Amino acid sequence: MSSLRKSSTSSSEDDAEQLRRGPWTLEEDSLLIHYIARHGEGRWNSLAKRAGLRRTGKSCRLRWLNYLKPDVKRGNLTPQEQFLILDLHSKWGNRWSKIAQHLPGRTDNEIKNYWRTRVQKQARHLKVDANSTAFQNVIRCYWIPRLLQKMEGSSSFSSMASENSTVPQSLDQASQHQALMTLQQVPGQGPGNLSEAVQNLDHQEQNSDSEHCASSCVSSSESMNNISQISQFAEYQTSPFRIIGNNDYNNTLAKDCYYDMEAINLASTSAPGDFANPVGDCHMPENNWFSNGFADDLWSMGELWELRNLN
DNA sequence: AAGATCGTCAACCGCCATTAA
DNA sequence: ATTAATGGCGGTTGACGATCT
Repeated sequence: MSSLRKSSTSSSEDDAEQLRRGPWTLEEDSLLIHYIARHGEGRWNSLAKRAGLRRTGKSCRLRWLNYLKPDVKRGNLTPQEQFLILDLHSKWGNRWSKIAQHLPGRTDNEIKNYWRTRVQKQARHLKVDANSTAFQNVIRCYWIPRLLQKMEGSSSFSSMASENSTVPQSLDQASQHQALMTLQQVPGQGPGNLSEAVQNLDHQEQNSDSEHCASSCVSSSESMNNISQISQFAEYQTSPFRIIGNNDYNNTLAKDCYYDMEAINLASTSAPGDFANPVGDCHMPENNWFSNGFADDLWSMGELWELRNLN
């Protein structure tokens, strides 16, 4: 391949010069697979030589762990997996390997790529730092509820969530608005029209669903003033709301989420889809703006916001 | 149709911790 | 106890296909 290097004088350098880099060929994959099938993993440098691969041990290890290993899962991440990534990243940060241990078949590399290409992309769209509290709140209060809704009907989720999740298992409109307020209040985080853009999104989502709810929905700004009691997805109403962690972020998150905990407790008797508030002027029908395909592409939100900012 | 731009992901790099000699 | 080799991890790059203009 093109990455073959030319020879030099010393033998060690000669070896190094012979090493291949770049994409793996089928033949190399086959050599590695068959060697490991016969002799197992480990001692990657010597493995590479004995297998007849002109690759570094590191390269072989990476190829095996990230691609060739039989239990490596391919394809798009499920909503459950996305949820776990968001959840665990909020606890552990960029500990990709640690996060990957909780997603069987997924590699740290894949999770890292997902975070950088999907999640950070949205932070860029919002012009906020992906690790900022403001953005974490958007994840927590906007995206996770959508993922949760996508996971409804998924039998595998409930056990998964109860075992691993430390984020709110249900979030509500008030929490989402809280996130927006945070975005608005964090100095130097994002443009001044950010929360307005998101509120526009709320409004447009409602409008786009006007056949179902135009007469019964209040505007998002009204909701922000009035909502003090909310309901959430029935499936998660009884789940405990746990916050675990000892870093600053988690302390902040816990503090912020206390608001949500009260809301969830208050809402425990509410019917699903009923977003009534004490004033009684915010009633969300079942086809509210959470649903209706909006969650089909979780990460379309950034683009939506961007479009709205252009208008 | 063609060039520019964007998004994805496999692979590499550098650093650090651990292990073996 | 020291040092070199190795493994593991997170950050980054670059190739390539898709989409846009």
